[in-house]
Parts: sequence; C-alpha cells; structure tokens
Amino acid sequence: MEAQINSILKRNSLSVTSGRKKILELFLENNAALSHGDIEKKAGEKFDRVTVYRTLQSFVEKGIIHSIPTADNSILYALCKDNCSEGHHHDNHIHFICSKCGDTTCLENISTPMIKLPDNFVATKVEVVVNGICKNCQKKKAPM
Amino acid sequence: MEAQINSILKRNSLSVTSGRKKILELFLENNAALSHGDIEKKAGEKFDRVTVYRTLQSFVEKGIIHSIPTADNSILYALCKDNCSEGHHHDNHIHFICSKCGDTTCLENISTPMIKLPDNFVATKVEVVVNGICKNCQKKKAPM
DNA sequence: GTAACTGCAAAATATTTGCATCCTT
DNA sequence: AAGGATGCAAATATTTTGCAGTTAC
Repeated sequence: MEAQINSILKRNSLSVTSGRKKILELFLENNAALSHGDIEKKAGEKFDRVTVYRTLQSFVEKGIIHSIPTADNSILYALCKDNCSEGHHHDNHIHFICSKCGDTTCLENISTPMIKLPDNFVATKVEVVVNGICKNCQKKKAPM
Repeated sequence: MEAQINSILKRNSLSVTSGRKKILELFLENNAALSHGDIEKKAGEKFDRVTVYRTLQSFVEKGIIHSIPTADNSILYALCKDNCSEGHHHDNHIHFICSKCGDTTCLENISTPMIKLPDNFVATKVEVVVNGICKNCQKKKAPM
C-alpha cells in the first residue's frame, strides 16, 4: 500500500508528506466515503484541522478524490477509482448511503442511468445517490 | 397568491406571519430552488438571518419544502409540489442544475429511475441531480 | 538550497441558543 | 390572554488566510 500511496501522490505532482500519506491511507483502507470530520477522528490527533482542509482540497483538484453531495450539511469524499486527471473527473457511478451503518460507498459497477429530459435540456453530468440498506447490514438482520 | 400562502401555512398549523409569508412567496414566485443565502438576498434587509434559519427548518419539518443536495457546500430548498405531509416527503422527482444560469429546478414530471443494485442492497430513496444547460439558456445561444 | 507543506494564531463565516418582546390566534 | 414567532446578543462551529518554521526533493 505504501508504494501505491507514493505512486498516487507522485503521479499528481504532490510532495509525499506524512499527512497526505495518512489521509490517502484512510481512503484506501476504508472502502467508504469519508467526511472531513471522519478524517479528523480516524487520524487521531495527528494533524491540524487546517491541514485536512488543504489536503482534501488539493486531492479534489488533482482528481484523486471526488465529493459526494448528501442531503444534510455534510460533504463526503471518496477515492476516484477511474482515470481521473486534474480537473477532469469521470465519476459516473452511483453512490449508496446506508441508513443503518451510515457508510457511503461508491457502486463502481453501476453506471448512472440515462435520463430522458424535457425538450431543450442538455445534461452534462448525472449524479445519483441512493439511500437504503447496504449488503452488510442486510445480512445481519438483528437490529441493534 | 396571498390566499395560497395563507392556505399552506394554515394547513401546516403554522402561524401566518409576515416573515413566513415573504419566504413562501419567494419560493412560489421563483420557480428555482433557493439557498439560505438567496433568500436573505432576495428578501432584502427585511428580517433576521436567524428567522430565515428557523423558518426554513420548520418548513422542511412540515414538508412544505425539501432540501436538494449539491456538490458544493450549499444546501438548496425547493417547494414540495406533491402531497408532502409532516415528516413524509414524496420528492421522487429529479433536480436539474443549470451550469449557465445557476438555477436549480425540480423536474416534477420526471421520476427517478429504477436502479439495479447489487445483491442484498435495498433502496429506500433515490436522489438524482442532473447538471447541464436548461431550457432557457439553451434558447439564447449567445454566450454572456 | 529552494519550493512546497504544515501548524499555529487569528480572521471571516456560518449556525445555534437563550431570552425578552411582539404578533397571531 | 396565551402561545408561538421574531430579533437581538452571544455562544458555537466551520472554513479561510497569513506567516513562520519544517520537510521533501
């Protein structure tokens, strides 16, 4: 994983620093999307809140992660699996938010559907967020 | 419109006050979704920022408006056209954000598509936000 | 060594809460 | 008159910015 992390950072001409490595590691090991707050929590008291802001911002700019809009205030970030390049995302997959465990995951294999728009509307990007119960929570039927 | 506004407020057992009437009026006359900031601007210096917060909150609780998630920080609100009742929204339509004029509109006539999810995923709500060029901006081809 | 990154402090913004006053019903 | 809504002040929370010190290359 170390190698992968370094590779991602170098490919995007970002210096390899411990903060960036740590944050990238969090994204790689958690399969779910993370909010700014999640990152602060999971990283422990390691680094400054400001660093998290700046790191997330540069990751988004470089196309390493993308943001997922949610109904409430929070913005979630998830790794771009595809060949996103600077300022050019290809996140045409759908996002799934589990109401039970709260995890948000990218369903990479499911493309956004074609939407039939009214006359004279032209779509450039379609964002789909599905709420429901995820695979893991479905299995363990027992409620908390 | 006055009558309509009063009717909506009364139906939801909210007192008919000038602040609420003004905000509801803004939603009714603008066909687009509004952010907290939009409302403050469009309402002039009429009332307090806090009142806007509280009014929007109670409107959402009552099901008069619903929130639309967007990729950036902002939360947008739009009127519920359907028979939304308290705590029970039926906003199964899609949202369209125009990249040119910035307006966000509810496409009431277009239902959210069926999404084929992986095994053991269960969807309870599907949220679709389409970015693109809206009808109005499409017509006037001349760029700004 | 230089440029880029980080952490701290502080500024700027945004949101929430308490309370006294005013408006609806 | 009573309860709810508003406005103000202030407490919190969030995000941004400047700058000096540190780290990566």
